[in-house]
Amino acid sequence: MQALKGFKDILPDEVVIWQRVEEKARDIFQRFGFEEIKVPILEKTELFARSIGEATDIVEKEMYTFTDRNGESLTMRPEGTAPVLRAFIEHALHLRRPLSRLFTIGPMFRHERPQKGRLRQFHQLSVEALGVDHPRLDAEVIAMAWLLAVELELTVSLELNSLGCPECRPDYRRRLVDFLQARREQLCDDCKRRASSNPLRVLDCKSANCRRINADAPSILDALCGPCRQHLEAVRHDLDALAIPYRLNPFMVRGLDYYNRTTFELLTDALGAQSAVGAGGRYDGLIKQLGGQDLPGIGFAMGMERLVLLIRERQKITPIGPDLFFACLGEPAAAYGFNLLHQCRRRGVRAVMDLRGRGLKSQMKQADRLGARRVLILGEDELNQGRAVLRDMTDKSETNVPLGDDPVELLSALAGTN
RNA sequence: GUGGGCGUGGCUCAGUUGGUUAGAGCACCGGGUUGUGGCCCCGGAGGCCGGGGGUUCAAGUCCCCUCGCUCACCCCA
Repeated sequence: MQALKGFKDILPDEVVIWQRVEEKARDIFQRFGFEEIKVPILEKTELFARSIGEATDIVEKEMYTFTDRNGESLTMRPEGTAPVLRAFIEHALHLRRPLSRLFTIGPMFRHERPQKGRLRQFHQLSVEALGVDHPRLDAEVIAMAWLLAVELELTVSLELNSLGCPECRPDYRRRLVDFLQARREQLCDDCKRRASSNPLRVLDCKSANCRRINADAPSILDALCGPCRQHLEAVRHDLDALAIPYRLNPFMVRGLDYYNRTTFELLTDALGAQSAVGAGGRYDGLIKQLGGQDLPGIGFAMGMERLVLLIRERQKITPIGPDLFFACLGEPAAAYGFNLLHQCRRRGVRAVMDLRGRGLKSQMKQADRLGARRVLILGEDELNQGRAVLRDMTDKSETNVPLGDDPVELLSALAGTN
C-alpha cells in the first residue's frame, strides 16, 4: 500500500519547517489585524463553479467531485477563497465589522499531474480582506504578503497588474482578440487554442515567438477606464511609499475568473517550472455573485509546499530534542523514574525515557541521538541514596540532584541552566 | 491528457562486454568500556534488484508489457 499519486506524507523532520512557516504567517497576519478562520474542506460543487468560473481548467477538469449519498454533488475545495466567502456570507460577518480581515490555513485539492512544487493535495495560506474597496487596502494586503516573504528570508520578486473591471475589460478583450485573430497563424498551437478560449492567457505564453508577437499586443494598462487607472496608480503610490519593490507586468494573468483590478504574484526562480509562491488580487463583485451583499474584497494565497521547499533549500533545520532523558537502570529505578518523568512533564519539561531496560551506554547513545540536553541517570545506588546524577550533554558536567515525590530541586536545576 | 528520465536494504547510491554467496556510505543493533553519548575499531541484522513475461547454459545487467516515482508541457499556490 502506498499513498495516492500526488498525496504526500509530511514526515516529522519536515513538519519542523512547516511549523516555522505557519508560526511566522500567523504572527504577521495577526500583526496586520487578520483573524484565523477554519472552514470545511468539502463544499457543494456549485460554490466553486460559481466563483472560480465554469470554463476554467480547475472547474472543468481538476476538481475532486463526487455525488454524496443523497445525490448532491460535492467537491473537495480546490482553493480557499470561495469557502471563506461562503462562511462570511452565511454568518453575516459584514455586520460585525466594516472590514473583515480573515485568513485560513489548510489543504486544497486539484487533480493535476504532480511535479516539483505541485501536488494533488497541497496546502495554502489563504488571506481575504472583505468590505472595503479603497486601494490602500490592496497595498496593505500586498505589503503583508511581502513582509511574510521577507521575514522568511525568501528571495522573491513582486509583480503587479490590473485586470480592469466589468466596465473596461470586455472592451480590451475585444481588442486583444482582434489583434490575435490577425496573427493567428503565427501563434504556437497552444495559443491558437487559447486565442478563442481564454485570450488573456496568450499574453503569458513562454514560447519565444509568441512573446515577440505579444510585445506589440494592446496593453491592458492602456485600456483601463478612469477609475481603474486611478485605483492602480493609488496602489502603486502606496507601495512606493512603503518602499516595496515591484514590477508592473501587463502580461500577468490569473487563472480564476473572479479577479478584477489589482492582481499580483510573488515569484521565485528556485522552484523549476513553478514560479509563483503566492498570488492574489481583488475580487469586487464575487461576494454578491455568491449570494451576499455587494461588498468588495481582495485576497491572496501562498503555497505552503513551495514556501517549505524554498526554506529547505536554504537552511538545515535541526529538530528540537527533549530537555531531559531518563536513563534508568533496573526495574525499581525504572518504576521510580517513570513517576518522576510524569512529574517533570506536568511541570512543562519535555522529557522521555527508554522503556526497554537497556544498558546505560545504549541509553546514553539514544539520548545523544535524540539531541537531549541533559540526562538523568537513575540506578540502584541513586535510588538508595535518594539522589540522582544529572549530566549535561553539551559540557559533560554532572551534578547530584535530590530525588523526592515533588522534584523541586531537580526542576530548579533544570531551569537554572536553561 | 501528452512527452522525457529513473526504479538495487530504512535513506543516498555503486554494480565492468550478461558469469559463482549483490556491495558501499549513512541509519539501526551488539561488543571494545561490570554504570556514561559524540570520534575510532570489531562484529551483526536488514535485499521477491518495482511486478510479469521472454531470450540465454546463465539476467540486477538484454527485449517486451505493466505499475510506480520524477521532471517538463497544459494549468496553477
